[in-house]
Amino acid sequence: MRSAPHDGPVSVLDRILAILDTVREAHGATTITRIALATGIPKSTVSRLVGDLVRQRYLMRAEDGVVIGLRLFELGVRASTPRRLGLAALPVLAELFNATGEHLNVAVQEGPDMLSVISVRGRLRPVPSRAGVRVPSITTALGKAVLAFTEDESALAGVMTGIDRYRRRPFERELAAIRMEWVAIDRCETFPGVVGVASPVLSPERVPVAAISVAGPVSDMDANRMMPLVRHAALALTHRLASQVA
Amino acid sequence: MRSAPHDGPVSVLDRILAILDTVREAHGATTITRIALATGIPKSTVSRLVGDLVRQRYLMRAEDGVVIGLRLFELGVRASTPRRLGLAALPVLAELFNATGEHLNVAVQEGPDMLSVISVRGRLRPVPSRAGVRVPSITTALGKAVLAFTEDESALAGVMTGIDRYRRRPFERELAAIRMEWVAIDRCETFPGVVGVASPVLSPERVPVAAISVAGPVSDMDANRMMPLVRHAALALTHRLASQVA
DNA sequence: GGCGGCTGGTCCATTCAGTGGAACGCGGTC
DNA sequence: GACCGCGTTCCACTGAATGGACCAGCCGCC
Repeated sequence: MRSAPHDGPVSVLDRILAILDTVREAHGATTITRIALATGIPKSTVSRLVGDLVRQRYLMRAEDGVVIGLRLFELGVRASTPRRLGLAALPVLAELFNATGEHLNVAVQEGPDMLSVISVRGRLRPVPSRAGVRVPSITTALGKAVLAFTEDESALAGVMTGIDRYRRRPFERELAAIRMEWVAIDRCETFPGVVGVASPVLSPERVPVAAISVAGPVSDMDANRMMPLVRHAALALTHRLASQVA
Repeated sequence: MRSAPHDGPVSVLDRILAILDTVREAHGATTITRIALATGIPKSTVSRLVGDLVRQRYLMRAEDGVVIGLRLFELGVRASTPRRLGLAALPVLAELFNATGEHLNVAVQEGPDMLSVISVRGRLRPVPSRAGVRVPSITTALGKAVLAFTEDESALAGVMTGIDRYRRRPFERELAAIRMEWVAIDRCETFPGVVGVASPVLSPERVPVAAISVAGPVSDMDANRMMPLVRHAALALTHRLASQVA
């Protein structure tokens, strides 16, 4: 029974998911009123649904509002892709960290972003990204490494719409160079003072399924020195994933 | 519109959560038919709800069925308790690992279980428990460490129902000893050949909010040697959490 | 090749789970 | 004391959700 016209979702499922996403995006606690505003769902409905989610431990009440609960933690650690990828990546990351001492990431494509599934802390402070955090595909080395090897034109076109018209050509030239060198660079495009170097991780069908990167301070990290190390790590991870499937 | 009487949940919210839990409990992929059997929800309803959850990336289709998707990974890493606890625990665990080289866990109470929120791999193979995994409170050192300092009679009574009548007294005596010594032991009660040593982590109100443990092979790990180390780690974590709140 | 069994998806007449404005209680501020 | 904002609860009403029936596809067996 939905009476007055509201802007938000109508189905119960969409409403629950919208509430969970709003709490996630809050980066800390949020209130019933704020969730209602953000989602367009009436306040009393939000109150009721949040009450149910708290009862089942999907959400939890804290001092200053509602936060993500333990049940979602239990579900999250069992997410298929991060689990498989993280497991395969552990020894590769250990070796890459020994060689570089810098901040490492393995990430997968998620819509217009790259989503980090596992990271290792290096020198950088504040940490630019860690597991569960999204970074834009078109500016990061991680994203460019995957885009360069993406053959699905519609997926490419979807990401390209975020690029200015006059920046299209240079971007396509950059992707072509990445395909030649097997390595992508982000020179302070995403995070000020941070340079990133990444290579793609491919499936047996030569489809990019992830990317692995090293990031460090631009004043101090030699991107050229990192390139062969990252390439090698990506290749190692590609092979580990292939034998995981078999 | 629910027509024929079914055993399963009736509300959309309960059904969605039942489906997610069934997929979590599958420890890999599961099928629409299996979810329907496990939840008591009609197959066509499961098919429809799973379709929606896949569209929103809460679930994902794999070769052999349905698995947990990336969205739940993104939500899970933002779960409030594991995040706070994990962050505070990192340096403490690093120090404890340096001193012991054994398998470490920090866990919180969740119903009748202890839920690991962060772990460090030591010598043990297979790994007895890791982040996101539940272990029974009444047999593990982690659980006993928390129960010994739990003053809420109803919470205690809820857990005690899992204990045989004639084992009640000895268990209560064990809890009393833990309160004297500030350390709990699990001598192969939970995992064969594995001994665990744990101490509680308290809130400023002296309420046990977590526990920290060391586990190793009974043939090789000296529980007595571990006791002061674990006590010290729990105290350090207790203090770190207290200053996190302030 | 035909058959049977199993799976997952789609349809739509039916119905009851879900609704949200209104009212309420509480706490904080002036 | 009045006002404001928050979160909760209620219940007459209704439209979102339903699930049995049917379908297509796949697999294994004779």
